[in-house]
Amino acid sequence: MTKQKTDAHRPSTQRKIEDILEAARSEFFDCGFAAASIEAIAAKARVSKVTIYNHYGDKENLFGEMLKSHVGRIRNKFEIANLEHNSLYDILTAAGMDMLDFLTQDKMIQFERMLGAEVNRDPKIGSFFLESGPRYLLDSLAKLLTASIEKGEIQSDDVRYSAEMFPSLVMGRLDMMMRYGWDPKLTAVAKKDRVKQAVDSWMRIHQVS
Amino acid sequence: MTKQKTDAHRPSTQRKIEDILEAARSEFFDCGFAAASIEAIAAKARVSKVTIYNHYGDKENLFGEMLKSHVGRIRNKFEIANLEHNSLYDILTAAGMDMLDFLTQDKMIQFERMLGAEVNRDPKIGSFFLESGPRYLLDSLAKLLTASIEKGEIQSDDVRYSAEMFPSLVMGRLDMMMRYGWDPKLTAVAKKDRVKQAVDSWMRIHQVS
DNA sequence: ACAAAAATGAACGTCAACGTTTAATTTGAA
DNA sequence: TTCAAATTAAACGTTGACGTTCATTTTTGT
Repeated sequence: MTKQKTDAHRPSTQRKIEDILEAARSEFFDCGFAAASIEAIAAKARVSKVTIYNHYGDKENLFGEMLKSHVGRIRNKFEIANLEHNSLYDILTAAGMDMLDFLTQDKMIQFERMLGAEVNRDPKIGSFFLESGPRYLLDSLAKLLTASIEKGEIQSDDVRYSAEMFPSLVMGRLDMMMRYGWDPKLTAVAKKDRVKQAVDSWMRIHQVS
Repeated sequence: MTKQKTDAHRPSTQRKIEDILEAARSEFFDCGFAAASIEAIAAKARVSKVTIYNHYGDKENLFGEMLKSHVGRIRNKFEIANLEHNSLYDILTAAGMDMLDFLTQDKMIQFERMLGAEVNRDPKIGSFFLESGPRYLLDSLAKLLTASIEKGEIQSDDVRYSAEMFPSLVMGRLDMMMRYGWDPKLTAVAKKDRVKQAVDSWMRIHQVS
């Protein structure tokens, strides 16, 4: 009755597993969970449907594994430097650019379009993403801000809110508008301007008075 | 071949039409377009499936009509007062409270969860919503700010960006976190605090120096 | 009360997708 | 080269949903 453990040592198997995940990503992002078809994924990965079922069991599990592998990459994107070697201003500017670049990618917009819808089906999916992505970033940022406050560089009544404010200023309603199809046509210059605006505003709000 | 125009003058017909739209809203919000079932909608509205097909033709059209009626209500929610009788600070505070209340409703969160996913299926859905909702609000706000700048009360290099910044400060990443299942447990006091924080910050950024 | 319009339930055909089975083929480590 | 493990194509049973048809019943204006 139970499934045999597959032997994943073969190179072709390894490659197929990656192909399947990438095909699943593309199909799920395009169609959402319900409308995505396993057969289409198999075709995209140039793999037999049975191979997918052997590796991933069923549609739900395939979706979960796809999500896990995708979110893993997000998490590694945001490492916030420390204050030893850089000014707060420079750290925020660099982090803001990374954030803007990353979150305005087509792939990322598509990802958020799809993910929201799946939260109804399985709420755990949502908190899993929150923990591995935005929360992780917010915690790092809050730590950094606390250090900076102790050094007397800035002031804040509410570190948590101050940390949340930073991404808010950088992204604004941009991600929402893009999720609904708006194309902001962001050039490199426009991005730099936006981040500078955000950092300047944030610093102005938190300057020591 | 063509469908007979139905006689919508009957009271029961009128009521059924509303029931169907409400049931459709609930079902589409819960499941998304693909996974929603006409039969379930019929059951929820306590109406025969045939009645739905008589009034709305097919699933796509039903979805469109449901959307139209829902977005209509959103648009009416946001009216921004003028500067004649109120201070900018008070107008922003009132508008901020309205915004926060409206956008953190369960129904609204659910709406955004679902709508994003459907933009892939039909991009027009997205811009239709943008025009009737957020754009409308941003335009009103920009007009208000322009008037206030001319009176010398505030300063801004970029009115558009300043207008966008206000909802960003009020909502922050709140809507995103809620979309992924986080419950902020917002009390009335917490809401007022948040709005005050946002308005104060916004005014500080735009104060005449 | 009557007749036309509307709504109903039940059954139907069609289709697409899930997930399984099987027999034949390919792959790759020893 | 050999042989077990992995992969494949093809067919299958099943389920659920769209959208239709039709005979019957309910609603409602006059």
